Amino acid sequence: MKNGYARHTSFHVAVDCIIFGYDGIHLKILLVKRSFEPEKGKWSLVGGFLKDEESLDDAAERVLFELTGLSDLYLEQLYAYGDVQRDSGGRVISVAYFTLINTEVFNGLSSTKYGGKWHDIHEVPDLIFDHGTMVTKALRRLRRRAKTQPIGFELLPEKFTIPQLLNLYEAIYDREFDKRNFRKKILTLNVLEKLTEKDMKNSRKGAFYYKFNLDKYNQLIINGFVFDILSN
Amino acid sequence: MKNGYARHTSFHVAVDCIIFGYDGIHLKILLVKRSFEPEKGKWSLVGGFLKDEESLDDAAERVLFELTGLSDLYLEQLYAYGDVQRDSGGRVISVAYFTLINTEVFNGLSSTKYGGKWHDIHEVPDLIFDHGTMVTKALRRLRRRAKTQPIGFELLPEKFTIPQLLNLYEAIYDREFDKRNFRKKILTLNVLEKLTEKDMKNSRKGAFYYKFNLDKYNQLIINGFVFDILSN
DNA sequence: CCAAAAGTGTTCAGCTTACACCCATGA
DNA sequence: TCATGGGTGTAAGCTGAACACTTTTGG
Repeated sequence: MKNGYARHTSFHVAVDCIIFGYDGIHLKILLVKRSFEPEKGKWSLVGGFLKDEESLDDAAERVLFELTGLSDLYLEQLYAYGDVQRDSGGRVISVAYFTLINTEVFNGLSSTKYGGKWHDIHEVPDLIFDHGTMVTKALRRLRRRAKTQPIGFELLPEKFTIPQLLNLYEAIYDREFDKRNFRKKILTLNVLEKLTEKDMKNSRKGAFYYKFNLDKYNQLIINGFVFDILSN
Repeated sequence: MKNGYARHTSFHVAVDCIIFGYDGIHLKILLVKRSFEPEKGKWSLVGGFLKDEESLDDAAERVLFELTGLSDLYLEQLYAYGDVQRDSGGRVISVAYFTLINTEVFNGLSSTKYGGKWHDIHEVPDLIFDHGTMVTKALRRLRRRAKTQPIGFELLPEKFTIPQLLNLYEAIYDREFDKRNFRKKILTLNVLEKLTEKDMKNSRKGAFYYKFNLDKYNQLIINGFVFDILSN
């Protein structure tokens, strides 16, 4: 494509991804050791430079695919970072994205070939540049989303039990919820489908599996519905 | 600054600003007729290219200052747009910002020397590129913000009456609110300071002026408070 | 039969909503 | 004195929050 704006300065543009995962107990993020200078060897978000013929979203998808082999993940743009001195290797505009990886896939990835490592959200090491800021913002965004959208389901396997879902919400918000109120609230939403099968791994009695019914959810959204778990 | 990333592609980066204003009756946005090709003469958001030694925020501030002569405006980053074909003049990554201009200043600007023109939010003309999408997103963001932050005050003069504030909220949300409940809710927040002076312009009885008390507001924020006007 | 997690209902408080009349003033 | 917008209070319904015991089953 010819570019009529050639007299203006050009900039390197990158994407950085905050990858949230859930191992069934704790909320985690996936970090890598940076493989090139500057700051080589330090912990970093997964990132990469934008290429000619790809959109920002494409770039984020590509970067995620290169690291994890996964596509079709939940992917949401977080914020664009553009401070002049934010990257000590040169001027780079970075657009941060966040994504969610569910437990099953998560376990397959526990040791990724690219040196990715999962870190508990409470034990995030010092990160290069402004990546720490990005993580903080991503966590806030995740909490906001989980309040009003069924985003939490992205972090769970297709079939999950109510206690598992409760546990996930407790991990995301780092607090406890009353299980009776939680169950009541989530079930009144009418977006969960109870299966006949039980999970017998976590208790003697067993807990019924549920799955998320996207059709019902979309129906609610169309009718101007707000999905509001929480408060209690 | 030397740049160790030189082997990667560079891109033009721009900022575009959605400028909301309030004339005392309607919610408006400020648009300009584009002064260069392509799409010269069409309605457009105010924008400009990012320069070497400025951050994205700096660029947005500069663009706003160049158009309006104003600085220290409320300014919030909205979203980064990066589709390959979004700009027919060449590949440009655009970071959108939105800002709010209060009535008094607004009136001084009704006819800006740069050909800016205020458009009622209900009568936004076709805009170039993806600017229409940006406006839609900005309006959603404004509505979200106005719910939980005292952002609406940015659109009013320093002294304002409760009926004026009500009117503004009705303009933002494009619906009516019950004036008794609105007054009750806003006053229980304890962030408004009643003045002894009355506005006699809009009624015979006159309406008391209030002003926003930022100290009280900050105090509430620190204590984990959520500013929630609305619902009714 | 016991340990351990799953599952279930009710009550109270506070907030949201709906709603109608009097007040002050300038013309 | 009257027209106009400003200002006020209350009752009903709903939602959120707190809270304790029974059920199931494998070991």
